[in-house]
Amino acid sequence: MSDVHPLDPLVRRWSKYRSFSTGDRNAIRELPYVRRTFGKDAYIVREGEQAGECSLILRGFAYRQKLLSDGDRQIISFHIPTEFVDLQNGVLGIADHNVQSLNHCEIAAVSRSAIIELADQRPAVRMAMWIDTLIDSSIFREWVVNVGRRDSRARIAHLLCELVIRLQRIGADREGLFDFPLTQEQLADATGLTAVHTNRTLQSLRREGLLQLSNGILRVLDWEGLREVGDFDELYLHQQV
Amino acid sequence: MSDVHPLDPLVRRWSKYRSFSTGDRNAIRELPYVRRTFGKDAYIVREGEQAGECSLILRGFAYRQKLLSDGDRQIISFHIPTEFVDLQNGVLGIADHNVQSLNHCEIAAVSRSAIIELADQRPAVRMAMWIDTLIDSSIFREWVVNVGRRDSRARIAHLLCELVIRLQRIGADREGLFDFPLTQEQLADATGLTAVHTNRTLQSLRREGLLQLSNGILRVLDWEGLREVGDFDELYLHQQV
DNA sequence: CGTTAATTTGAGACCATTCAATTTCGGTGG
DNA sequence: CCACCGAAATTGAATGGTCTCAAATTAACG
Repeated sequence: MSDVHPLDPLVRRWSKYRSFSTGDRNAIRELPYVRRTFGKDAYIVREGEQAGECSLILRGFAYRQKLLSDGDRQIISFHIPTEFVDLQNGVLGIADHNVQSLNHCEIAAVSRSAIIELADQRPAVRMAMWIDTLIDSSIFREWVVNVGRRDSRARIAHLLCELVIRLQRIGADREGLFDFPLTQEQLADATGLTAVHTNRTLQSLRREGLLQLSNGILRVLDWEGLREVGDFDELYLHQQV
Repeated sequence: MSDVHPLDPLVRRWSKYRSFSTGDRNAIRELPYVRRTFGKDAYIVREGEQAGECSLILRGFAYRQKLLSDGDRQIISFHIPTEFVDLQNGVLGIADHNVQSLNHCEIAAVSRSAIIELADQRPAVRMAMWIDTLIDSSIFREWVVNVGRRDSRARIAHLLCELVIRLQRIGADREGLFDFPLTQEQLADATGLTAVHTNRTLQSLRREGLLQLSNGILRVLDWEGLREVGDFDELYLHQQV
C-alpha cells in the first residue's frame, strides 16, 4: 500500500488489528483533521484540560508525562509516528496527564466528535481503536514493572528494547540504526533514575558492547544481549492481536 | 436501586459512566456467567494464556502481577468487588500478565464472546466498558509515577489513598474503617519496595498519626495528612467522566 | 564562533536492601 | 480453652545502589 494520503500510515497500523473494508479505510482517510507543528518540548496536551481533540503523530516523537508537586517529572510513555498520543481523551474527555513534543513534531489533530462518530459507525475501526488503547495499557503495566522492580541497567535496556521494536514496526530502522532523539535526562525521567546515573548506566551498557548511542543515533550491537539484560519479553506489545 | 441480581453492582458501576436504558440494564443482567470461588493466592488468569472469559469480582479482592525472570514480583493493580480484573482480555485475547486472588474470592466469569456481543449490540454499554478499560489505564499511569518518582512514604500513602477512595465508592467503608486484607509483602510488591522497608515505612506513617493498620483493618486517622504525604490527586481516577 | 544545552566525572551522603533473628498473630487440633 | 504451628510482622546491623552536589568537558546551534 503506497501512502498517498497523510492518514494512510494510521490505516495501515490499525488494519493489523482488524481487517478493514474499503469503506472502513475510506472513513479513516476522511477524518477531518488539522495539521499542527510543534517545536521541541512544546505542550500538546495539558493535564486537567478538557480535551477537544486527539493528536496523531505524523512526524517526530512525543511523550506523556506527569509532574509531581515537588517539580519532579515522570515520563509515562514515548510515542512515534503513526501513533495517537491521547486517543483515550476522545472518550474520557479530561486529560489526566501532559503530552509534550520531544523534537520538531507534526501532528494531525482530530476532533473528539469525529473520533466518536467514526467509532460509532465503523465497528471494525472501533475495535481497532479499542485495541490501540488496550495495548497502550499493557505497555503502562510493563512500565510499572520496569521502574518498580528492575535495576538501572535492566530499566534502560528494557526501554531501549521496546522502542527498537516499535520503531522497526513502522519501518524507522536504517540497517540497525535508529534516529533516537531522547536526551539522557528524558531517559532518566522515563526510568525513574537521575540523569547522572543514567549516564553511568549507559556507559556500562556501551562498555559491554551492547549498543552505541550518541548524537541522537542508536545502534544496537548485541540484540540478544540487550534483551537479556533488560529481561525483555515482547508479549506485552501484542504485535499479533 | 436494590440489588436483586448478582450483576446489579456492575450495572450500577457502569451506569455512572453512561446513562443506560432499561434494555441496556437488562442486557447486562442477562450476561451468562459462571460463578467461581477461589481460595487465597489462587491463579485466576495466567500470563500467556488464551483468555476465554473475563472475571468480575463479586466478593473478595484480587490483584494483577508480573513475575520477573529472577522470581521477583511486581503487583500492577488491586481489584475490589464490582470490578473486572481482566476486561481487556475480552478484546486482546491473550493475557499479558497474571491475576491472583488476594483472599477468598467469588468471581462471575463471563465468556469473551458474550462480552463482545454485548459491546456490539449496546452502544451505551460498550462505551461504559471502554471507559472502564481507560480508567484502568489511567491508574497504571499513576502507578508508573508512584513507583518511579516517589519515596517510600509517599508510595505507600498514595496507594492507600487510592484504595480508600475506591473502597468508599463501592460502599465498603464502615465509618472510616476498611477491611484491608493486604499483607505487607503484597504492599511491598505493589510499591516496588521490600517487605522489610514497607514495614518500617508503615511504622513511620503510624507514628505520625496518619493511620492505623493491623489485623487486616485499615483506619485512616488523618486523611488530609495522608493525602499530602502521598502527593495524592484523585483526578486520575476519573470519578466523574 | 560564541553561547547554551547535554554529557561526563568525582566524591560523599543517604535511602532502601539484604540477611538473619525474634516476636506477634491467626488458625488448628487436642 | 490452651498448646502448638506456620505465616506475618518486627527489629537490628551491615551493605550497596542510586542520589546529590558541583565542576569539567563536549556537543549543538544560531
